[in-house]
Amino acid sequence: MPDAAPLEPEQLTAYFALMEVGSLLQHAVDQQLREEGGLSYIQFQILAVIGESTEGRQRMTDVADRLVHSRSGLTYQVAQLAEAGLVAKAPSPDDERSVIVSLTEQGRALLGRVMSGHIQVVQRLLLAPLSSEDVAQLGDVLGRVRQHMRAVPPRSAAPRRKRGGPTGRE
Amino acid sequence: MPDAAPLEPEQLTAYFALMEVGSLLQHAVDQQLREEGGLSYIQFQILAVIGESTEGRQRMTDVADRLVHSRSGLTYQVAQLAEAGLVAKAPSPDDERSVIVSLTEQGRALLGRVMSGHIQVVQRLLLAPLSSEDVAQLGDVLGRVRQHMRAVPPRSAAPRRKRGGPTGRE
DNA sequence: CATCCGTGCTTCGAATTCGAAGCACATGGC
DNA sequence: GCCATGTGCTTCGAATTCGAAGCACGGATG
Repeated sequence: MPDAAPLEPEQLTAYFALMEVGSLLQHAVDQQLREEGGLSYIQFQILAVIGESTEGRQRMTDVADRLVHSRSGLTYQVAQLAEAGLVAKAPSPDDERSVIVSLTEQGRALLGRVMSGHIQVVQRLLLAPLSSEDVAQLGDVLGRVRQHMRAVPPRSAAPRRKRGGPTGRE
Repeated sequence: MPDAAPLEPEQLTAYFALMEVGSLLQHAVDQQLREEGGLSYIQFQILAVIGESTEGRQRMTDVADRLVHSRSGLTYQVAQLAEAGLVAKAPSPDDERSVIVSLTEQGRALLGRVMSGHIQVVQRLLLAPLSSEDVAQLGDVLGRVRQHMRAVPPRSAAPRRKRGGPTGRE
């Protein structure tokens, strides 16, 4: 286990700021969503992912892949949302194992009702102090990082890939 | 509650990328810390905050203020760390209400032992795809956002600006 | 069609989270 | 000194989290 060189001050600054801003923003958004819609951030994200899809319906797995969340946690939250009447679960006709989740009228209405406040929080906390160049740069840089993170294997085991890309990392 | 204009695509990109990168990085770091040191990310942060301080000791409140975490959660985690022998709690001589938390030898040793791997994860996932200009910009932009977020009141502290009201607080 | 493995989802238990309420000490006004 | 109010931390209950294990279906193989 070789020692790693300590991070440069700029690197530390960027790292800490990233984590702190992410946490603070998440807390703020979570609070707004709870107050205006009784939703947690995760629940909002689930509704948003389903709502975004052209059909207003998604498989559980597809939702999970879009969010940074465990599968079991998703099961739990979708159950909560279903109990609240915001989404409906139905078996997929194509694949009996799959569960298709779709927005109900209520779910779509609630999503619409909280969206505006959500955007306002993001505007007020994240975007307000930034120029449009700042925003563009931020999106560019973090977009690259995201792509990198999604591609890099979790540190020893390459993710189980469908055949086609043996990645040479074994 | 007026509608807010929807976000520009660049704004959405930046917002989503920020949240996703933060989440992914946190998960990755958490996993490394668990494997190499049996620590959660929060626990590591607590140790790091205490260790950073010149004296190697801090009041609970000061630690909480540096981290995005509830006080009760901090109590719980410090209790865990104390049970593991990594920190020690002692009443403050100045103020009987305060609790001073300090690193034990073990705590300092463990912090040193996992730090290298921690840095490596950050390097590999976050910093690897970035130039030093990128890093500097990221730190600059997010630093500004952080400052802004810490300064802006949580949304109820700056309540109604109804006409006639004593708005001297702004 | 019998079998085996991979995939999709759920269940389970243990750990962790939060806010609200509570306890103990500190500080200021009288 | 004595109370009111504020601050620092803990306790409490309820909700949420995760990974591991389990269940059920799909597709390939023979």
